[in-house]
Amino acid sequence: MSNYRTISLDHYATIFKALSNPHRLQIFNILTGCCEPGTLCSTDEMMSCCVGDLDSQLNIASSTLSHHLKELHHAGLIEMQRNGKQVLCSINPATLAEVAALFSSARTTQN
Amino acid sequence: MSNYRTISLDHYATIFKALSNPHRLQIFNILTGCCEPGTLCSTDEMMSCCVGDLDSQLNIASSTLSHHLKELHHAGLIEMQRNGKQVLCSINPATLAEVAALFSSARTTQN
DNA sequence: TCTATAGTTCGACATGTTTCGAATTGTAAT
DNA sequence: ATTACAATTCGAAACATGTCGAACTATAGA
Repeated sequence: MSNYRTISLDHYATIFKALSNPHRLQIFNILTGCCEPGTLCSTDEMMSCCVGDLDSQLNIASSTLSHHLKELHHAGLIEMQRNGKQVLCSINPATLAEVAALFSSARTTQN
Repeated sequence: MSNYRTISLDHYATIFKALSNPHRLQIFNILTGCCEPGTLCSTDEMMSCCVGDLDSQLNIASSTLSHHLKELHHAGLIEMQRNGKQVLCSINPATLAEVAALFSSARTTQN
């Protein structure tokens, strides 16, 4: 956690807040495993990440899912893109790398 | 985020929740910069991490600080140890490494 | 033992979050 | 146009969180 000041702590707090909810973390988790980061799954592939697919894995009302996706998007963790009737979701690799860098720099401080 | 299932998602959600509050993240930040991880600052060194030192940097009531420290501790992010009248705080390096591993494994999924 | 210092616990209040169902918007196909 | 499907927005209810001041506990020193 040494070069954290390039980005404000509040920014990181926003990211952690987005990941602090079990349902949102589950969405994030599904998304990291679903697509090549930075790409959107096309629907004709085995794994797709449209909102409906998430819905079927998450035992919550679709309005609740929509709310959580908005939070993840506002935190910069995911990207969303309409494709016909569906909206495809994917991880934003830049934010992922940002957080990874935060913690790996903290870890190098050890030893 | 590939080998996440060794520890439950809820466990990570708890950690992220602890870090999602700006004051708690600030405490965590101070602590990562203060002491060698896994050690407690002794009071005769330049940088100490007793509750009072945090208090003087954080513009919140000491009861609020106490509450936040408890949350960080329950999430496994910090350790606390009484030393006379003071309580010394330090980062728990194991949890830090756990989260670092989570994100660095997610990052290797890229490219 | 009395006093001062360091932290914590408690109760209360204001604010924020999660969740749902109903209504709405956007898109494609009939 | 009408219908069907996919997803979002809205309003309300239940619940959780952050904050404070006051009261309390713990330790050390006079």
